[in-house]
This record gives sequence, C-alpha cells and structure tokens, in this order.
Amino acid sequence: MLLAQLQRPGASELISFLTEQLGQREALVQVAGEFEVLYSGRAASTADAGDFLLMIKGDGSLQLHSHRGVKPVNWQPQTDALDLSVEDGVAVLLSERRSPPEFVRVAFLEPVLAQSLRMQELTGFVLIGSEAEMQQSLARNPEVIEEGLTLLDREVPTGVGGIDLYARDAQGRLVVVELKRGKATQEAVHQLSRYVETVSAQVGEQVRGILAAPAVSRPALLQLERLGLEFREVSALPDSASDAPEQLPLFG
Amino acid sequence: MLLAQLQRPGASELISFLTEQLGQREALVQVAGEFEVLYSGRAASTADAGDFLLMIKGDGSLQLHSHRGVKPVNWQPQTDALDLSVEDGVAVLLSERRSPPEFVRVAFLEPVLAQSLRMQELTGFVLIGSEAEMQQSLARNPEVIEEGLTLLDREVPTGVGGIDLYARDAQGRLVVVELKRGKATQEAVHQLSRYVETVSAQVGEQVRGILAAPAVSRPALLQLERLGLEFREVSALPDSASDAPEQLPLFG
DNA sequence: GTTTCGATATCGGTT
DNA sequence: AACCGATGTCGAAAC
Repeated sequence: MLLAQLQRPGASELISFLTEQLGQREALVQVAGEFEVLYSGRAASTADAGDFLLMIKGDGSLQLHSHRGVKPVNWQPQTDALDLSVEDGVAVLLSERRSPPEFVRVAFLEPVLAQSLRMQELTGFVLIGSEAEMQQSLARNPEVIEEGLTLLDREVPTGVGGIDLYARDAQGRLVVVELKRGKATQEAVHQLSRYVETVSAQVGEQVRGILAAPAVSRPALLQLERLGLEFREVSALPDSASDAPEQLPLFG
Repeated sequence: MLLAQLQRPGASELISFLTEQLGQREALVQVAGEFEVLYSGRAASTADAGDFLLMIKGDGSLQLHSHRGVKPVNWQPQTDALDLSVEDGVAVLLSERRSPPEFVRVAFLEPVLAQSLRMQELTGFVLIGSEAEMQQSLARNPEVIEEGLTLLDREVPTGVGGIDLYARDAQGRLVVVELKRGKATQEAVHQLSRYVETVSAQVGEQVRGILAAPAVSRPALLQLERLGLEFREVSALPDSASDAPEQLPLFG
C-alpha cells in the first residue's frame, strides 16, 4: 500500500498532485481542508465554506465528508469526467456525471492535506443474514414457518411484484409468504395483501397470506389482523451469529 | 484544522494515538492499512484481510472503506463504546453499539497511516429540490397540478400512511395526490391506490387519485391506467437548477 | 423509544 | 438502458 502525500499544498501544486494520482486506477485519493462545495443534479445543494474531507476512489466514486455522520454531505457514485483548474489562485475540481447529469464542484480554499493510497481489491467479503439467504434457508425448511407446509415456488412474478415464497399448507390451501429480514412494517403488510388479492383473483380460491419476519411493528400487526393475514416469527440470523462478540467464534 | 499523523505505527504506538485522538470531540480520525474486519449485529459479515481505510468521526460514527463504492464495507452510525487492545502484537479496535446491539471489530494487521483532523461543524447547508419543498410549492399553487383544484389538507393520516396532498377538484370531487421527487415506480402507484381505497371507503364517495412526479416508469403508468388513476408531470427542481454548471449562477 | 417516510438514496440483479 | 426491490439502508420528524 503505497502512499504519496502533500501538506498545505499551493493551488498549482495540488492540481499537479491530483492530476497525477487520479490517473491511477487503484488509487484512493483524499484532500482535507477548508473548501467550498456545490452540487447540482437530481437536486442541488450549497453550504458555507468550511472543513471537508474529499475522497475519490479508483472506480470514480467521490464523496465529501463533514464533521459528522456516516453519510457524506455530497457525493457522486460515478464520475465520468473530472476537470481541474485554478481560479483566482484557488484550485477547483469539477466532477461530472453523465447519467443522470450531475455535477459536484469543490473549491480548495485552504487545502491542508492531500494524499493517495493504493488500495487492493476487497476479497472474500461475505454477508450473513440477508433476505436472500433467509429465503434460501426457509425454502429448504418450510416447516420452520409452519408444520406441513410444502414449497411450490420462489420469487413468483404476479404482475404487481414477486412473491417470496409460494406454498401449500397441510390442508391443501395455497399460501403466499412475504419475508422481511428486519422488523416488518405496514408496507410489508400492504405488499402481502396485494399478492394475496392478486393470486386469489387468478386462481379463484381462498389464499392464505403469511408475513414471516423476526418482528412486526404494532400497527402492522393490527393491519394484518384486520385483513385476515398471519404473522410468523422467523429470525434472520442463526442464533449464534447474534450473540455478543465474546461468545462468537468469529471474534475468537 | 490541526493535524496529527503517524506513519507505519507499531501496535502500542497506534493504540496510544487512537486513545488520545478519539477522546477529542471535534476529531476526525483515520487509519489506513491492511486490516481484518468483522461485523456482527442485525446481520454479520467477514472478509479476507486486506486494504481498508477506517474513519471515525467526533459524533461516534464509524466507517470502513474499501477500494470502491460510495458505501463503506462496514460501518456504525453510532458507537457507544470503543475498546482498544493489543492481541498477539496486533492492535485491535472493537466498536460497540447498544441499540440495535452491533459490533465492528478491526484488527490493524499492518497500519500504514494514522491521522487526526479537527473538523469544524458544517454550516449553511441548503438542499434544493426535496419532496418537502415540492409539496410546499404545490400546496401554494395547486393549479399547477390541475386547473380549479382546491387544497384541503397536507400530510393527512389515513391509518395506512399519510396523504401528501388532499384536495377537491372543479367538479367538487375529492382528490388524493401522491408526490414523488423522482421517477415514480409501481410502488408509488400502489401507495396511491391504497390511499384512494381507504379514503373512498371512509367518505363513501368516488375519490380521484393523482400521481404527481417529474416522470413515471412505463409499468407504473400501465398500472395507473388499469386502476383508473391519473398521472401529472410536475418537475421537482426549478428549471434553472437543473442546468449545466456553466449556466448556473451557483457555479459562477 | 417507536414508527414512518424521504433520499441526489446506493447497489445489485434482471429484463 | 430501464426497472425493481433489498438495504446491517441512514436520518429526521412525528407521535
């Protein structure tokens, strides 16, 4: 992980540095200091001149961080063109994105630090506990949802969205299952209700609807009951994975 | 904007640095190098040891960036407790969040750089083109949606969500308006349809539903037509704000 | 604290 | 390229 760095660069010095470093695919380039930042595109934003940390990655993503929060103040998921210039003795960066048309402009009023890191690609990243994983697991073990449940299909398109799990219960009734990896809200109930209505109209028979999630909000549960739908508690993670780190093999 | 920095620190050196710097409220602290990162909480994740950039802000937010993307690989919006230690000669950071219970653990296998920046609070940030702004504007000028429209209320709770704009048309019919600041999808149509159904059942009369957005997806438009609902094109931004930066006063 | 909803959402997958 | 849905969504406002 190589590193190049400048402290308190002048305008033209900063421009040279950025021109050189931003050409490199693996570089993560940062500039910190007092900037003036503008954004215009899907929306538009301005702010007083102040302290920012600019980060540009090798894939063309750009983000400007302020003193707080995980989310950057301004950003671009993709930069298609970068323009560097000096205006009135101040280095200026203009980042352009073609689709949607968007621009971020940074005037480096007082750059304190500019640096570049070589970042190797991230490998072996694994996320446990996604809804996709939960769906796979329940597809293999539908009895976790209900004894006697037989899986018919997954991700069934209905014309108004895809049904997560489509099954038949012990009494032979059709069952539509909507999964949520987190606490289910009214929105999930609406989704389920929409699927049940659609399928019911298509097949011309009674269809059960089950919302399967680790928890439900109170309003969602009330709505479920009003609509004659059901809730089943299903945890997204295997028990061990939600333990404290001291008890986790991961952290051993 | 003060700055403290260490290059290629040893484990205990890094621990001392972090202990000192993380105590300061205004500090934005970064460590770059080869790490091993683990996360466990609502979900869980692992990855191979590799290059990361750790950023911890004064508000307790933490993020770990990889070589690409705006989104960090791992993060914590809030850190309630930080623990620093040395394990087998390697500096280790454990960040804990109480609610929901979550942990991020970073083992600094080969720290290349550690630095701290004093970041002043962001001031004067203004975002133009939010849905809230669009709603205000349309509430003042409902004729933009339709000639003869009279506003009755905004953000009306229905038991299944809030209606953006509630109005009466020239013929005296009730109108439910759903706003979207971007291209409207099937989800927006579904939301609108729910509101129209609910209001219609409550008042016992025919209710019109209008989806007002700068654009609508084709499937969403078809669905609107099937349900007897309407679409009105309404731009989120004043025309000038979506111009190219050369033409923008903002960028002059 | 819980719930809801907007977001320049981002991101990935599928059509 | 458009579209759809999940996200460890985050974040703020309303209750």
